[in-house]
Amino acid sequence: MADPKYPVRTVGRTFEILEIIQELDGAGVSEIAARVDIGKSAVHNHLTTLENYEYVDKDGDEYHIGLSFLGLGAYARNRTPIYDTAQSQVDELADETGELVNLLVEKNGKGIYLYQSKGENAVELDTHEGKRVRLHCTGLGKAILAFRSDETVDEIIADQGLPELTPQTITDRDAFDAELEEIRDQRYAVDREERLNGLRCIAAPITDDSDRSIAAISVACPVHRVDDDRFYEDLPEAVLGAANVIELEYNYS
Amino acid sequence: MADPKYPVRTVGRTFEILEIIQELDGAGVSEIAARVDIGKSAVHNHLTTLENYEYVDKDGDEYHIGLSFLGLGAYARNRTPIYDTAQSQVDELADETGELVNLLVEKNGKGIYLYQSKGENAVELDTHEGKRVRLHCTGLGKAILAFRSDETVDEIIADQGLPELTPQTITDRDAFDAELEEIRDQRYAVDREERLNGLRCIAAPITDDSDRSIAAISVACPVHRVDDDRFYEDLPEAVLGAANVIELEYNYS
DNA sequence: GAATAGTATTCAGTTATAAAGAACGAAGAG
DNA sequence: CTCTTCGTTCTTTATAACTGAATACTATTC
Repeated sequence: MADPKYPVRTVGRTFEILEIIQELDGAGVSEIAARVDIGKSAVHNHLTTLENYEYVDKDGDEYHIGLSFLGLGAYARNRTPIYDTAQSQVDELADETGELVNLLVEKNGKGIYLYQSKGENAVELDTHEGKRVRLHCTGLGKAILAFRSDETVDEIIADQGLPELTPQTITDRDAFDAELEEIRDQRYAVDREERLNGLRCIAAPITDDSDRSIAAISVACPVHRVDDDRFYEDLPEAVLGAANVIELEYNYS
Repeated sequence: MADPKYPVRTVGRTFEILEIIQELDGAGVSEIAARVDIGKSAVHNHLTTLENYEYVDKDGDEYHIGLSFLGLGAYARNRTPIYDTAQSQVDELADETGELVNLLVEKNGKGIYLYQSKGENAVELDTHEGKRVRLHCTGLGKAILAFRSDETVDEIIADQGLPELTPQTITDRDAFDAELEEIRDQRYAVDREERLNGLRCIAAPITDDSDRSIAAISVACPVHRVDDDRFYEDLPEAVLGAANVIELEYNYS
């Protein structure tokens, strides 16, 4: 995390280029060179090298992210202890509710979607596996923070702040602490359009045997389709049930 | 594919290091330096830079592949056109059969597992999403090759050969061509322990509207548990059914 | 069909930088 | 307590990455 004493600039540039390609959904040499601080011949050299290693695909004059990253990504995910036990439960919950179900873990103060399963009526969202999100504005993130030490929460908020993403985002520190307290009480978190207008979620933490969160699981659904009864009654029960099964399997087997 | 005229060596080294970390399932500086042709201080510089960009995690003195790759990997997978339509069918087939179901695509003459779904009794294997395999020794690979032009098959075999992985692997070119012919006839391929002893599969190609394969789907099961009746009667039907649904959705919607 | 305006590539020169290698510090084994 | 072993720091140097201009494509427009 701390700045490296002797950074290898080329490594940084390589990943900058890759992230630009992803962001632009495919890009050419000049397009990339305009965004990264090196000339286009240098960018060209990077890209042909990456292509040689099969980490990017060349399609005409456009370069794209290669499937080789799936190997590294899936490997990293499989190494994450909770993934193995949680996956089938996430699938089942998606089946049961018909909605979009997410599994999130925390890394360096941010959330990373580890797995996602789409029920029959699942909303189409900007989230995808591997995506990073701020913790304070999602049900998942709040559920995770509620079951971490006060010091950890302090650190993360000091680092990340409480930026407003929608009018409903909690941006006040005291209000946020009260929210975490409530989540600890009821053992699940509610996201009332705090990250995205029109979207709300019910999320539950998955904790280890000392009640520290290691992940969170959520059901996300559009405000207009799912009424309050179902949202506030049925979903919490379903989500808590799934979280519980995962915890049991994870901690006692 | 052709060697780059002006390669950026550092890019290659970076991915060599990452692949070593993956292979060793986590590694320290000296361990990596021993395998890559640079000194340990240089390796150290690489690793701290990668850590800074969150592409590796440091755990004590061991470095591990970071979850950030999941973002790139999942993105690349989502960009693959067949993935979206095939995923739910793969899941369903896994549910139905209780076995391990795989989806493979071809890239540069090799196969890449795009998606995998575990049924209730699924075998535990060395395959995982993103893994590369040779095409000639799996049902999936043979199904894909059977629905490509002769020239393409020639090129790929010239490039990759027909190396023997088990006593059952087809290593003779003429026998391989006959096998492809048979697959074209019955529209599914059988892997009789050709890649891994004790494992056999039924695989069907997924073709576009001009009957060129774009992927293949398979059910894999252990020889000792699944008897011939089920293997040669029930499974082909199930796999062909799933492939058919995917083709319909993919080509006509 | 020529001209033009975008691209991607190539290439030689320059300079920034990645790597070597030795030294230091910390941690663990015998 | 000494002897390894490993990670980290630091300087020096050779190298390899980048610049910037030239060239080669390719598509579009007149």
